[in-house]
Amino acid sequence: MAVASAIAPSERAAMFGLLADPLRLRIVELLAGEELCTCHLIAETGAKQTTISHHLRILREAGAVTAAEDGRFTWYRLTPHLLDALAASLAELAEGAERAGRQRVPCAP
Amino acid sequence: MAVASAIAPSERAAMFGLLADPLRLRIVELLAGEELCTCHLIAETGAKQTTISHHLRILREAGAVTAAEDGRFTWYRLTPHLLDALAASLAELAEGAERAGRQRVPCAP
DNA sequence: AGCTGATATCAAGTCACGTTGATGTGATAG
DNA sequence: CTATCACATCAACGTGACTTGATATCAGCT
Repeated sequence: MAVASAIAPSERAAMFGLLADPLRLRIVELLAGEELCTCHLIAETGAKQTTISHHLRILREAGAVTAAEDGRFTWYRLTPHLLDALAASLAELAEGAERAGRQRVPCAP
Repeated sequence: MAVASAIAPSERAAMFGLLADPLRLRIVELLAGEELCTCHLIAETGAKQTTISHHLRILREAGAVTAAEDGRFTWYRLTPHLLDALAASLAELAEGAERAGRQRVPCAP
């Protein structure tokens, strides 16, 4: 059975939606490789603090990142689960696209 | 060198955006495996003809699908290129998330 | 205690996106 | 030739998303 279909289509779409925003994608990419605190993300993206905080909240609530508070700093780390699910979903689609049959199902019954 | 960074972040985000809509994702999934004409997509999604046509235009202009006109029917096929690029992009991110170091870069210089 | 710096939350404004009904365009059927 | 069907385009509407300035919270420093 297809692994991707374990999740509802709308939920999968929402997961892709997490990466559909340039700034959010940038944050995820920065977080892929090392743990960073908000100030780093602000510095490297040039975005306002409140904007970064907003997107981090979205990523946090979606389970894409985890936050660890340490004093006045909050360190964010990327969780692989969600990315893995998306990767599996895409792999299925790509595979399907490759072997897409050329035969056409009749149109009007 | 990272394959994903060959494309601008905003463009990559736009590619993910293609799959960020439930209906569009559904269309892509239906197209993964077999060539279909618009009427099939309308029938299987239950969406209005004009809505389907709109999303097909978006997918077409993004290069995610190709259209082949045959009489009054238009057959759509999924192209692997874009999905492959996204899969590669995700693979990088997922890998980065796995090996994300625990050491924290100093915050305030 | 008082101040400052790091973040999160709130409220508001703007704008892009998806949906839809009306309409146009070819192509096939009768 | 005319009617019908498949599909695309257009214009308009509504909703949701991103951004941002103001504000609240909380930790560490003096």
